[in-house]
Amino acid sequence: MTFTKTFTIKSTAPFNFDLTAHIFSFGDKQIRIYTNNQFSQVLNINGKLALIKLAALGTVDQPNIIVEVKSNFAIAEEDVQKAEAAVKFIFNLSFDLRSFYNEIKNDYTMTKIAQQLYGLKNPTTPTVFEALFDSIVEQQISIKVAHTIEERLIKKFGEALTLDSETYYAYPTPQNIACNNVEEIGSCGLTQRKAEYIQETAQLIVDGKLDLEQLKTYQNPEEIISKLDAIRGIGIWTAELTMLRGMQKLDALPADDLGVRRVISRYYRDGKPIKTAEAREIAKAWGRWKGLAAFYLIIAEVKDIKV
DNA sequence: AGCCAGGCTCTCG
DNA sequence: CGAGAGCATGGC
Repeated sequence: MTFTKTFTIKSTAPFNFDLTAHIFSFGDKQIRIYTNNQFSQVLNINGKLALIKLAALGTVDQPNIIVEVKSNFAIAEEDVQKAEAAVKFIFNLSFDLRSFYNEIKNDYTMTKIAQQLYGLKNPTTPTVFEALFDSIVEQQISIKVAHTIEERLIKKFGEALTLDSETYYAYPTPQNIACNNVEEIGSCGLTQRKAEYIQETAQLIVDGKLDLEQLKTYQNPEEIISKLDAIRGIGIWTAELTMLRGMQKLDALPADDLGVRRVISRYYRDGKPIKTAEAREIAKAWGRWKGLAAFYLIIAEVKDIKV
């Protein structure tokens, strides 16, 4: 028996759902995908797995999201609230992009790009662990290889949800990972080292020695970075990427990142290679939203936007 | 068919 | 401390 609930969420304007969700177009339909103007992903709602499907309603300047929740369990009012909170977090619906656009108004290039990407938000993972997990997998290897490995890990260790004879996978939790040995994790294509990093980090969380969701609430970004950096397998790059993708710390700039430096170089230095320090220097013009600005540049490059 | 990709740790001087 | 080797897979 399948249970379904449908409801609508209001978003702070502006918000372009289709533009934002487009980065999931090439996702795996059993994990997370955006197709036919609909985004879908499995979430853990109060301990029960549910598939959420999202679609845009209204306009960029009067945006609403229609949410459909499907589960094999009855969906209570508290589950609806939890799902709503999760959707708001994933797409940062409460964030007012106008404060970002206002902050960058003295940067001609960024303003031009922002005009063409009006309403774009930086999606966030439902849990910090997911962002950290992905970031560790992505260390040093290409995005394509990383995605292949991530899909294998999710399907091997994530819990499955079967609805209407279709199977979907939730992201693995620290509990799902910690109980496995390093060889088992490594068999998905990770190096021995990275399998250790992931297993050890998951173990820290299970043992109560690391609380990522609490770290998210820290106001001082430096404090979050130093706490994460102290963990084996996590450096500045991984910490900053995790903050941006999993904590909505939009001022976190992964300036060590090859892709970030390349795209900053394309739009600000005619493609001439730049170092981390120079990337951080250029990013000063983006104020409190350095990471979001970098995300705009990455999408601009994908869309081949010229300024 | 090599080369190299959205780094991190460990080990040396 | 700062630099350099080692990791080891999959895509192009």
